[in-house]
Amino acid sequence: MVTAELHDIASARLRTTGQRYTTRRRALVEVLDQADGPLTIPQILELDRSLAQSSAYRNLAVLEQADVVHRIVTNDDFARYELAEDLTEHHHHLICRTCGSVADFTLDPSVEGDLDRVLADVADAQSFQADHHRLDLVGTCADCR
Amino acid sequence: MVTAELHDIASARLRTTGQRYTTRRRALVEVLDQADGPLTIPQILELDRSLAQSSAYRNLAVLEQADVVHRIVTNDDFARYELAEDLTEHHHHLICRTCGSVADFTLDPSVEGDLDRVLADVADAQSFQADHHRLDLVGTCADCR
DNA sequence: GCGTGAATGAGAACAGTTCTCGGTTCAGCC
DNA sequence: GGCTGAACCGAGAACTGTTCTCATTCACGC
Repeated sequence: MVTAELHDIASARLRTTGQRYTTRRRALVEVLDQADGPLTIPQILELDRSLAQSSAYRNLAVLEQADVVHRIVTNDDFARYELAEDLTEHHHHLICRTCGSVADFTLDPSVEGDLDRVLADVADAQSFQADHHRLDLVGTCADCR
Repeated sequence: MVTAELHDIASARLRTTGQRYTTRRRALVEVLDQADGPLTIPQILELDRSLAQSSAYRNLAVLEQADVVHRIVTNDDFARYELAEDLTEHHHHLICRTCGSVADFTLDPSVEGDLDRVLADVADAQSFQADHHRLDLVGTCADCR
């Protein structure tokens, strides 16, 4: 997605919840857009030194509520943030148990389709209203091997 | 798995790390064995009032290090604990975004096999040493619909 | 420019988790 | 059975990622 378009969508989604798309919030979206995986707050602050910690937490919460960003938590100490899937593409995570890093990967659409069908059956059987699935691969990243 | 056998294995695994399989640790394993999904510390303490919070945290950490229990974290406030997969069976989680509850479900072995093959390819391509995969279904549970 | 309400950032507060420490229990040895 | 030292226990303090507070600043409509 083109960055300008990304900002337009983010702006529109914030407006529908009565929020402004401010400089700081734009900066957060930009940092997340340039990353190739979910980032922790310390990583975000490191990448844009102009951001204050408390504001970063608050603004990421606002952006999450507007469905612009998505918060994920691993066994790592910090939560991680990434752009909402409909702003990027459906993907999964390679989670390193040694250093805690998280990288993205995608599956073949046909595999995703099969998976969705199977999971829909499971959800039906349990009267569970499924919103989305989450598939992670846990192990050791190339750097830590 | 028969409970007696479960305790034998737990005991053996703790011994290899120089730890004892004490009454409190046995109680934790028993509570987790009887649950039909991962439990939070408050839930565990509720189910066995004889357990002290600080000891529960410590002993669950010990049991995790001995690969007897497994710690998972969701977007909920509390971490959750379940028995290690090789003491139960390979399964996945239905995670309710409303109440935070987590229930188990299993997939057809053939689907699991397909998934494993696809994921093995992904891991190879990225020089990632995969240990296991994790597949969750996020949505709304029957009670919260 | 002015007024008003949202946004900001520094630091306090909060809460889940971990650590400390004095007392207790257990395994191994005699 | 009694001794001894190490492991374990529980209550509370400490720690730390996150959230909240509040005085100040900023953005937008007039």
